[in-house]
Amino acid sequence: MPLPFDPIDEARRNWRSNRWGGADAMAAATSITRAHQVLLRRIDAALTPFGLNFSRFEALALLHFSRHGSLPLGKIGDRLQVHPASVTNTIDRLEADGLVRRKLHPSDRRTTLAELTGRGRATVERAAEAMADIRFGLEGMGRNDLSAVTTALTGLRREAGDF
Amino acid sequence: MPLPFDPIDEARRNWRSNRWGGADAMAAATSITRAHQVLLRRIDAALTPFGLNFSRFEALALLHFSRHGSLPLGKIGDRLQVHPASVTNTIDRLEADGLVRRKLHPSDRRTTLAELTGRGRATVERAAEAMADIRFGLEGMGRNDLSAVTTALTGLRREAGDF
DNA sequence: ACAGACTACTTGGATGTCCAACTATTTGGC
DNA sequence: GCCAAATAGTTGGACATCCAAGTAGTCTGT
Repeated sequence: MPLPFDPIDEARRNWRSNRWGGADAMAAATSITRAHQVLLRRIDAALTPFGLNFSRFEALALLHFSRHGSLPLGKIGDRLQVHPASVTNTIDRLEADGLVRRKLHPSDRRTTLAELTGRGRATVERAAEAMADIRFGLEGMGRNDLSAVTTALTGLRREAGDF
Repeated sequence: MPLPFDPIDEARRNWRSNRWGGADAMAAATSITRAHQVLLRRIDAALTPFGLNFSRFEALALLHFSRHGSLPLGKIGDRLQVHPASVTNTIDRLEADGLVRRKLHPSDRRTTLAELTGRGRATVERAAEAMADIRFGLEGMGRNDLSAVTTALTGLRREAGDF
């Protein structure tokens, strides 16, 4: 049941008529929030057949890109910008499904490596195809909009200290 | 510790060199995900002093904009695009804090109204100021980037059936 | 060589979101 | 009128995320 009007536009009008500041930032923030919600739902739905969610897929893809198919858990957290506890949880799940195995780091015994298994590698490749098929949930957006979003958000990510 | 490179750019390169499709969509989706994460953290931090999080703030703002300061829970869920169970939870919390009260709908006894209390109204007004002060976590983005994002995501929201 | 600071990961607890199932009420068709 | 279908909200369970605290191992300065 679509609303008969754009709820974010409506919110911006209300915001302004209340003399509240930052209406444009509000609209952008709300748009991002909503876009994220739509995206995540579509992506997770496409990954369900593989027993994955977006986080687990991202971790597998990262391992796939790495030279030896293995990375320290901490490095995974850095790259994906998630809390160490979340990495533990993600890898637990992947390990339970046999897509990844934990290994000791050869020289630093504090460090745990996550290593892709054969099944993990096969799974991530099929899942990546599925992601491409649904264009990561962004099928409704044209090439220009895609790059506009990516570009416009780069400044935010840099300013947040990502890189 | 910022990374010495843009992780999303890096991911796009890896994606392409693996001949995986949809690299641009991947970059946009990942950017949105990360932006959402940054945003939510900043917004929630700014709302903590008021005992609010973003969801609760949005609900209060919606009530504030409504004619009588009250709305059926279902309507709140429609507007904020969240599951009915989440609305129940959000309103529970606001009610426990005395910012909102539940009322029976005058003519439909299935329906519950959430109504802003005096404290709720005062709180949302102060919180809105705080949100404006941090520009909804988007301080790093210029006016042009803000409107670029909002515009580029409008198509996605429409296509997702929002309006 | 060793104490203290730091790093890597895990665990337990709190929160928030969704889904499925349930209760209560209203609406529509016959 | 009445029964089936639809609607509104709540509850319990599954999951994901974070934080704070704990354990184990490494590094640094003297």
